Amino acid sequence: MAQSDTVDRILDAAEELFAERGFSETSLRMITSKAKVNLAAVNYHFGSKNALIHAVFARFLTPFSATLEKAFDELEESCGDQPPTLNQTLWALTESAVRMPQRNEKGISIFMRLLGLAYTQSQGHLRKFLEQEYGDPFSRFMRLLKAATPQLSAVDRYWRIQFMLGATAFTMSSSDALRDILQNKTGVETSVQEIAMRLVPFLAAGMQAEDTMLVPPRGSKVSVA
Amino acid sequence: MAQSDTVDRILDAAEELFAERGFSETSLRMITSKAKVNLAAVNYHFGSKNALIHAVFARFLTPFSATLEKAFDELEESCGDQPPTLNQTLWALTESAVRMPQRNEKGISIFMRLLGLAYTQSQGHLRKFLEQEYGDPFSRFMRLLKAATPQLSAVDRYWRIQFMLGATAFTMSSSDALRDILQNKTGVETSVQEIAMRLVPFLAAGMQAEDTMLVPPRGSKVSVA
DNA sequence: GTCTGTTTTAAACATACGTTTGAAGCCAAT
DNA sequence: ATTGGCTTCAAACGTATGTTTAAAACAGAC
Repeated sequence: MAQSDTVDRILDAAEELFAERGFSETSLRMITSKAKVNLAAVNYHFGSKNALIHAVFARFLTPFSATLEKAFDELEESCGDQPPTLNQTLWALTESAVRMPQRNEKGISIFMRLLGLAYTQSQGHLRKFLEQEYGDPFSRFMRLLKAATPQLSAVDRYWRIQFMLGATAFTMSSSDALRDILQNKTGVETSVQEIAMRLVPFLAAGMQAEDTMLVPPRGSKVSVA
Repeated sequence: MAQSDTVDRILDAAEELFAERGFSETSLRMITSKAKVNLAAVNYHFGSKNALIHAVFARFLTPFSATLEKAFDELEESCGDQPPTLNQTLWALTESAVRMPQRNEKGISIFMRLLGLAYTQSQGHLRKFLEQEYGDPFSRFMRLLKAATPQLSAVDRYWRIQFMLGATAFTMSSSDALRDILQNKTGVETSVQEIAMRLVPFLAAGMQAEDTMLVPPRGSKVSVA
């Protein structure tokens, strides 16, 4: 090999270990020993551990955000002048994620877990990096959601979007463990695609829930402030 | 002070710091300096950092699980021989959480965030501890959910419960930050109680979503494996 | 006051971490 | 063959971590 593939080996090992154990729980020494490269290689090629984390995300997110923008383009065009529905918007996102070319069979689930960790773990530098680099497609997704749920008040929509993000990030962030539990219990295998197909209708139904259910059942001691 | 309140001061500081920064990102020195106690006090009173983490959870979870069991008792009794509805079950849980006596105004949101971290962060010892100590009320909640959603297949129910947990843990875990954002944007104040009142109908609607929505819209390339 | 068991303290310990260093290795161009 | 620019390597650096130690401080009982 004329030019070594050290960089890719580091990225592969880091991606997998970060997804398994989180960022601060994964040391550079674990990464370099899994990648079978010298410890100093990380700082030589990436500069720092934080920069390596950014690179792991960029390797997936850059092509993904391009795919997503294209999917939104097609969706909006096919809808003419009326806005895409909630279901269409959610599916456009889901399909873009599921159809991304993957390095291996664990591809999506690894990356979903990383995204979940990014949101959950309070890594300030990561959130800032993701916002700066990939804030645009996210804003566009939010705009589509707004147009698809005109019946919701701004406050309701705001909270329900948080609920959706939560269900998604949380489930994906622990999806490997959850899948294993389910398989042990019922023997059923579940792919990330199938999880996504179960998640979307759950989210869509939640987003469109009737407000009337907001009233607690009789005997409740909770009251609106 | 005859006998110092060192133990409680450590627990208070640890609880807040863990919630803010996660477990491995919080050092014993941060905790002891915030609590204004000697570094060795943690190992003296608790034995180890992991044992301190367990103690933080036990201080809240023990009274909470008692309250919850009582709420479930009352609910099942008031329902006679037919099982409680999904809404009733969710509200019983929500009210038990909201009505717990709190040490301060941040009480619930801190603890929700800790619960989220416990699930998300791959701390094996913690998951094992929580399962052993508080598995019973959790199983009971699951049983109630099962009785309240007989129309769902076991697999569907399993995943939808995960989605519910995710939306709840995630939202509650960052509810302080989210509340602030919303207030800055719209000037609207939101209490934890109000968030809960918006969350429950979202979850109930998601749980009861029609399976027919599982079919992707026309033109979709996603297929069930 | 003296003793006794508990709690607090400052200091040290061993280990692990991210990062840096300077020499060695390598490969293509001169 | 020699140069020059990347890349790899073993070793070390400085710092931070959880934990342990042994002495000091304290409180209540006699």
